[in-house]
Amino acid sequence: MDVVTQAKTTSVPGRMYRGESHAARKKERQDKLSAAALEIIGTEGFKAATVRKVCREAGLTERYYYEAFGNAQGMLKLVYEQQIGRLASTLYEAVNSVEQTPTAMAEAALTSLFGAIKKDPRMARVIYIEIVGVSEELDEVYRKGQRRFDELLVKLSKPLYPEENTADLDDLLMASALVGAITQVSRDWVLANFDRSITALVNNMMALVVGVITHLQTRRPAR
Amino acid sequence: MDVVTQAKTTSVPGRMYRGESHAARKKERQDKLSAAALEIIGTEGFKAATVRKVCREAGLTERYYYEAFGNAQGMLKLVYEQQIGRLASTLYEAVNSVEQTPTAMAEAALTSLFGAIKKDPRMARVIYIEIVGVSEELDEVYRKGQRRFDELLVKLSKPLYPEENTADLDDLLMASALVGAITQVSRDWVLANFDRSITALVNNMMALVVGVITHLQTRRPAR
DNA sequence: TATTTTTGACTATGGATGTTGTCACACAAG
DNA sequence: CTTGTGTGACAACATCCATAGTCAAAAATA
Repeated sequence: MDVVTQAKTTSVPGRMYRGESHAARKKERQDKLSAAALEIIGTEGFKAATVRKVCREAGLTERYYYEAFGNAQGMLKLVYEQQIGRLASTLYEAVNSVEQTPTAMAEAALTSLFGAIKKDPRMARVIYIEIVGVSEELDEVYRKGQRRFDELLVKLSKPLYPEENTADLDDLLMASALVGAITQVSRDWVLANFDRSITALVNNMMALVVGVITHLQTRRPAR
Repeated sequence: MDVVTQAKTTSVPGRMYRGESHAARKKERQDKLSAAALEIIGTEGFKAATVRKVCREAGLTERYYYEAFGNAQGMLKLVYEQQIGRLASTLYEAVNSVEQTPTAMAEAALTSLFGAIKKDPRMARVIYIEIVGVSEELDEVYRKGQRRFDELLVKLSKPLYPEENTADLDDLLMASALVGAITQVSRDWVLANFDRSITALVNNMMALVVGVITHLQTRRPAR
C-alpha cells in the first residue's frame, strides 16, 4: 500500500556484514563461484557444471549462484569473458615487451599464447571447446571473443604490406582464418595432452604467419 | 532349461516382413533415424535431439533408436561420420575433376567445400560445432575426422616443395592449421548467415594456402 | 488356422537437475 | 536488548528425460 516507505526501505542496497559492504561481499562470492565454475567447466566440461556441484566447489549455496550468474549460460558467459580478458592482456603485454618488429612481436604473441595454454589448460578448454555450440547467444559471445584476437592481428600486420595489394582481400577474414589456424592447433595440442614442444608449435605457426604476410607483400594486384 | 533348442530358435537373425529382410529393414530404419537426427542436431543442436524427438521426427519408436544408435553419443557419432564421409567424397571428386595443378585443385576443393556448406548448413553445424566438447570419446572422433582432411591436404601439397626445406616443420601440423583456418572461416560464415560470396571466401583462402606453400618453396633451411 | 515374430502406441520407473522455499543461527543496527 | 537482515544447510517441488517394459494388432510361417 504505502509505496513510498516500501521504496525507502527496500531501495537501500544492504548493510555491512563481517566488516564488508554488500558490494564487496557480492564480488567475493562471484569470484569464488567463477573460480569454481572455471575449475569444473575446464576439467569436466560445461555439462558437468551443475548448480549444486559448482556451489559445493565454491563453498556457497544456490542462492548466490543465481545472484552471480542468473543461470548456467550466464555462468559460462562470465567465465569465458574473464578468461578471454586475461588472455588478451597477457598477449598484449608479451607483444609490447619485445622489440617492435613484426616477427619478434608475432613470436612473442605465439610463445605467450601456448605458454598460457599449457599453464592453465582449463582456460583453453573453456575458450576453445566448451563455449562452442551451447546456444545461439553463446555462439555470438564466442564470435565476439574471437574477433578481439582478429583485430589484434590486423593491427599488428597492417603496417607490413601495401594497401593496394589487398583490394580483393579482407583483412578481418584473413585474420580470422589465422586465428582459426592457431586455435585449431591449440585445441589439438590440448586434446593430445601437449604432445609437442612450445618451440615446435611456434616455429610452425610462424611459418604460417610469415607465409601469409610475405604473400601479401609481394603479390601482384588481383586481376 | 533346454539350452540347445533355445539357441537354435533365437540364433536365427530374423524373418521377412513386408517383403524385406531383417537386415534391409534395419538399415532403412537407421537411415530414417539418422536423417531425423541430422535434421534436429543440425538445426536445433545436439542437446535438443532427445530420444523422443528424434523418434517422432523419424516416425519410429524408441526401440529402434536404441537398435540404431545405442545412445545419444552413438547417434551423434554416426551422424558425424556419415557427414564427414559424404563431404570427403565430394571434395575428392572435385579435386579429381579439374586439371591436376595445385592451384586448380586447391581452388576446386575450396569452392566445393563452401558450396557444400551453403547447400546443407546442417552438415556444417554437425561437423564443426555440435561435435565439439560433448565428451572425450567424441572429441577423439572429431580429431580423427579432422585428420582425414589434414591428410588430404598433405597429399595435395607434398609435391610442391622440396623435402629438405621443411626439416623443422611438421606437415601434419601445418595441414591441421590450414584446415583449422578454413574451418574457422566456415564456422563464422555459417554463424553469420552466409554474409559473403563463395568467390570471396575462395580467393581469401587461396591467398592463405598459396602463401604457405610459396613460403615453404622458397625459404632457406631453418638455422 | 495356429503359432510366433515384428511392429507401434503407450506406460512405468528411476534418476538427475533447476529452482524455490523453509528454518535456524549469525551478525548488524538502533 | 530487540529487531530485522544476511547467511548456510537443506528439503520440496516440478520438470525433463533415458530406458525398460506392456499390450495388442499386423504380418509371416508352419
